[in-house]
Amino acid sequence: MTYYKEHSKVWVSVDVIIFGFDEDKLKILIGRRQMDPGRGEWSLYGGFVNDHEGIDDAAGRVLQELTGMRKIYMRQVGAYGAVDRDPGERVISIAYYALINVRDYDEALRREHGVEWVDINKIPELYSDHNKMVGDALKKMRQKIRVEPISFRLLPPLFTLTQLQHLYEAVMGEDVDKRNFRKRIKEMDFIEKTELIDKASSKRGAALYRFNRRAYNEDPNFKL
Amino acid sequence: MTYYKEHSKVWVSVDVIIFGFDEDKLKILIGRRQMDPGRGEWSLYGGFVNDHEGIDDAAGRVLQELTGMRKIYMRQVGAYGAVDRDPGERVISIAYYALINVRDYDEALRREHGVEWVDINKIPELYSDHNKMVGDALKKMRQKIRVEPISFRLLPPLFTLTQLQHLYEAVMGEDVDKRNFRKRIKEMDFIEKTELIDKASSKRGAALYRFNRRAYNEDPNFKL
DNA sequence: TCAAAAGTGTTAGATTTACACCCATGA
DNA sequence: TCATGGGTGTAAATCTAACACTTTTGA
Repeated sequence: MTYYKEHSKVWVSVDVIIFGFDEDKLKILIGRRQMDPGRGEWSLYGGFVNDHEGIDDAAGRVLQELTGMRKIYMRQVGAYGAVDRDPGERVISIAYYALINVRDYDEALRREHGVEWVDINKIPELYSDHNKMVGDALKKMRQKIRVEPISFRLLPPLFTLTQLQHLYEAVMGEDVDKRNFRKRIKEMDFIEKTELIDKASSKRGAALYRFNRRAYNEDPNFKL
Repeated sequence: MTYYKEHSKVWVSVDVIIFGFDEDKLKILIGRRQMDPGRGEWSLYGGFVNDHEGIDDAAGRVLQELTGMRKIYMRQVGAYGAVDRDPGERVISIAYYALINVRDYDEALRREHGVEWVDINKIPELYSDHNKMVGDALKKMRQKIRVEPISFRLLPPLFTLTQLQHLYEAVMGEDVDKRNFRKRIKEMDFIEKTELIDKASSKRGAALYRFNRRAYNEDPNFKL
C-alpha cells in the first residue's frame, strides 16, 4: 500500500509569525533558536509537521505550545523550499501568520519559551529565510486588514478609536487622517460605541468601542 | 550530520494550474491521472519534489516537462496539507499557477501528455483537493492582474485591444465598458500601438498593440 | 448595401483627500 | 490655567461609471 515509494520524502516544518500590537507598535514574537544548527540566532518559532497531522493543525499546535492559546486567527503565508534554505538539512517550511491580543499572552509563559515582542521595524537578522517570511506575512496581513475586520484580533474587546487608528497606522506604516478615519468607522455599524469610557489614555476620556461579529456577519461591508 | 532525525519526513509534490486564453475563454490544462490512486480521474498536472531540488525548481521542471517551455511566468498559490487530502498516502502539495500563450504550446506535445484546455467555468470534479487549488489560484491571479501587467503572458506578442479586453473579462468573470477600458489603456504608455493591423478578427481591421517591458520598468504605473 | 467589429468623449455621481478648531479633564 | 488627547464637518479634487453613434470593409 505504498504508492509513491520511488520518490523521496523531506522534512516539513511550520514557522509562525505572531503579530501583536503594543505601545502603538506592531510587533512579532521572536526568540533565540534553541537547537542546532543556528543555535542562538534570532528566529521565528516553529516546529516539524508530524506524520499524521495536517499542516494547519501543526501550525495550530505550535501556536498553542508557545502561547497556551487556542482558536487563534491564523493564515498561511506560503511554502519556502529552496534546497539550502536551512543550513543543516533540506527542510521545506510553511509559514503562517497569527494575530493575538498581547494582553492575552501570559508573560511567564512567554519568558519560559524565551521569546520576545520586537517592533516590526526593528527586526534583526533572523535564522534562515525567516526575514523573507516576515516580510511576506506583513504584506499579506496588510492586504487582509483592508478588506476584513481582523484588526480586532490584535486589540482588547473594548478599544478606543484612537487605538484602532494607531493600529492601522502601525500595520500600514503610514499615518492616516483622524477625521477621515473616524468617518469611515462610523459607516460600519458593526463597530459599536459602548457607554464605557476609557480614562487611561487621556484626561478627558475616550469612548470605548466594540466589534460586533454578529452584526458584521449580517452585513459584512468592511472597507478601509 | 543529521539534525532532525527524530522527526518524520513526508512526500511533497507540486501541482500546477496552467492558465491559457483561447476563444475568448480563460482555460486551464487538466488531464486524466495516469497513476494510482485515482487513476483516470481528472487532475492537475504535477510531480514530486526531489531531494536536492527547490520547490520552485520542481514546479519549473514539471512545467517544462509538460509544455517543453522554459521561463514561464509562475507564482506559488500555497501549500495544501490536510492529512487525508491524497487518498493513497500522506502527501503535502504545493500549488503553483502559470500563465502561457496557448499558441506557444505544441499541440502534439499536449496530446502526448494527455492534457486538454478546459474552460475555467466548466472544470469537472478533480482529483483530491485540486478544485480548491484551482479556485485559490484564480483568486490570486485575479488580484495580480489588476496591479501587474501579467495579461501579456497569456496573449501573443501582438494583440488587439478587443483581445486584451476579452481577456480581462474572462479572468474577472464580468464585462467591462469598452470606452472606459480603452481610456485606461491609453494612459499606460508601455502598451504601444503598432502600425500593424489585424485583419483576422474583423473586416475593418484592428490596430495591433504590443507590451513594452522596458518602458514598463521605467515607469511601472499599472492599474486596472 | 448591410452586417460586424473598431473606434471615439462627455457628464453626473461617488469617492477621496485636505484641512483646523473647540471640548473636557486632571494635574 | 494649561497641556493633553478626544471629538467633529465642509469643500475641492479626483476617480468611476454610464452611455451611443460613426467608421470601415468584406461578403
